[in-house]
Amino acid sequence: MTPHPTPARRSRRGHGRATLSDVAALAEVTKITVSRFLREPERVAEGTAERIRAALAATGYVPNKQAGQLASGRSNIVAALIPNLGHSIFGETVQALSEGLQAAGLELLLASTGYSPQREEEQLHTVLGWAPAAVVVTGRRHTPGALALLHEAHAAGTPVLEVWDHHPEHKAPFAQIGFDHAQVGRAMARHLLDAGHRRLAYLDSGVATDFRAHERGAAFVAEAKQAKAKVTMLTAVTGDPFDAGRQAFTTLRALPALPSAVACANDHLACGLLLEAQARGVAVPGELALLGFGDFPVGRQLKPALSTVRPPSQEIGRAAAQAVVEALEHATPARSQALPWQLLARGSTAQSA
Amino acid sequence: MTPHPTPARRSRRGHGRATLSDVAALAEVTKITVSRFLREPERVAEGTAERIRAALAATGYVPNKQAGQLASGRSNIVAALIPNLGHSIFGETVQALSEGLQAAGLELLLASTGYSPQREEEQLHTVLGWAPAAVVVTGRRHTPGALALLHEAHAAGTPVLEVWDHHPEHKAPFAQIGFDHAQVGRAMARHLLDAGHRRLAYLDSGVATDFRAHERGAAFVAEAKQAKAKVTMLTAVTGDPFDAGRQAFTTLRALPALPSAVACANDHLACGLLLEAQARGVAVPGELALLGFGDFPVGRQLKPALSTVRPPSQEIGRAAAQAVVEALEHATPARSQALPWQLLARGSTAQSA
DNA sequence: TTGTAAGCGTTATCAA
DNA sequence: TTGATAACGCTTACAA
Repeated sequence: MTPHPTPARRSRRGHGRATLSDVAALAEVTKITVSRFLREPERVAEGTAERIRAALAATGYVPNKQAGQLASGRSNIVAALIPNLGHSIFGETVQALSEGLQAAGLELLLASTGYSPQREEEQLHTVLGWAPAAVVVTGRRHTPGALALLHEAHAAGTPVLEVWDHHPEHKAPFAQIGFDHAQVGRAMARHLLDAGHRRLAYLDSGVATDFRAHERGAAFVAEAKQAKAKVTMLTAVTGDPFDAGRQAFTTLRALPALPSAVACANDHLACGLLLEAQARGVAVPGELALLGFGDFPVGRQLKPALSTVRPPSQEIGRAAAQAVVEALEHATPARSQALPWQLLARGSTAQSA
Repeated sequence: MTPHPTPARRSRRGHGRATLSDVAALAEVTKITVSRFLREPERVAEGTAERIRAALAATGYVPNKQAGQLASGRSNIVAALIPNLGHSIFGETVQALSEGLQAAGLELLLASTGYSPQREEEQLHTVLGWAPAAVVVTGRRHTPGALALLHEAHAAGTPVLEVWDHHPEHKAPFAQIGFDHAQVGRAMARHLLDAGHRRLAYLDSGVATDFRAHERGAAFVAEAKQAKAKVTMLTAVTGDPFDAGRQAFTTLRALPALPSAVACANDHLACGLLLEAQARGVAVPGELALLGFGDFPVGRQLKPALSTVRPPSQEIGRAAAQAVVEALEHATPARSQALPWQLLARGSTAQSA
């Protein structure tokens, strides 16, 4: 069966949608002219353009991107790997990222990793099959395999961004859009030390692979030790973080001496702890000062309001989108950016004296 | 320049990554054998398979999906259009959707619409270019253009799902995975009426295109009127919903008679209203009962705790993923599903008597 | 068990 | 200003 070019032809494989050839046949030009009209309309004569417009409308043509990107070797997909979209902080980042990319004609291929480096590697492998225009991953800790893939992508000229982290001494060539968690941890310790606390604790995330929480915790402990304060590192149980926070109160009680101030890996833990402490008759901040992380809306509503650190969730998404767009425009690697966070001192760490 | 098949060949267009041909050359087979090995390993002789495995590893081959999906005419992309990922309810839906799709080997192409039907149409047009395996949109209200695209996709056999809504009399052929907002609105009214309230108000969302909030509101008003109660419909100002809730208190005050109970389009509005009422010395629920929607974490922490409706955010995502997978498996349209919500009666609507 | 040929729908290149 | 031709990297159909 020789292929014949009549309009009515339909091969055994097509999926029924109008193609460039269909439009071209209707407009009585060849498909390359239609393709050209779509990308550089000014290079097509007005009469021709008019017929093409009509044909486009009549067929309801939607360009096939698989075909287009295969032929051009260019992709407009940006792949992003995020621990959990249900967490408001990441949701805000992704929302801002999505908006910034859309404005530049880029599309977002999203995968969640559930904080698992292993799943991150798998998802990375998966999304890389699209030869994405840029890759966005969360944090700077990856499996060796994932790292290899990222390096390969970077070497091939694909901008690679690590969001939600910005380590001053990071040696990987990827762009970091975020902030220094160690710095936050130190600031959290200092905030409590400055208020006169000498018995501190850090309630770490129960998620073993929440590296950023651990990093804040380690820096918190180091800073406290340097100030010669007593400091204990606790780890929350896994499961609902509110409940984990409540449970942590029991653990605190079991310590030789109750700390006078506890910093938490996130606001949910801190809220649980705060509510449980109050329920057990421990005054906050009088007997126990509490400091969270994340600035979740709930913290503001407690009595006392929860002191916390506001991370630049939205800003990270916005900056990442912008960095991708610039890198693509100038064909350079994306630029790193340290974004400001704020320590919000509220009631739960107010000085009693 | 005749193309020659030696391994070292690199055409003017390729992007440098290893292709099937490279792997095949290294394994001393043809590319179709490698392709076959990748999809049906058992159909390849063990010796050959071994050589192919080695070649795969040596080249770091990553299959090009644009090419694969173009050739096969099948897509593993599921496109989802969501109003705003920064809203926790949608974040949870997308997280669950993402997990469900990943488990089935599907990938998530995500676009946000910012509650704008116009942007939804644009994004729909964009993502449809990938000939996605399924399309997920939020709600059942769309522009005529978007509707035409959805119908076309449906007619072509692509499962189309409308999430976060389930209207019993919906005539479109798309699967609805969600719940009946009118039913929720009526239940909210009944909850307040049953507690003896006769002067009601509904504080609607300031987002003009949050159709689901309006629908709950309309049903709330209808139910109240049927019970011969006084009922007022208010609309929140745009901007931060907490503040909008606070401001709404002023509007309430300006009414001839202060309602004894107000239902809100979402918990943030309700929280703002609650806090402002208390600040102005109005007792909740004594003088003013308040009912929200969304079961945002913050509501549980207020004093009194906010009565609200818990929508099945996660369940919607999970069910949508499952519906997509089933529809794809059986090559049938996706099945609709009504998911249960709960009215959580807490302190803010507790009966005073 | 493996291979040949053709084609998916688009764009790059070069020619007219 | 338009077109012919050859890719892009893969899979389907069919043959050996």
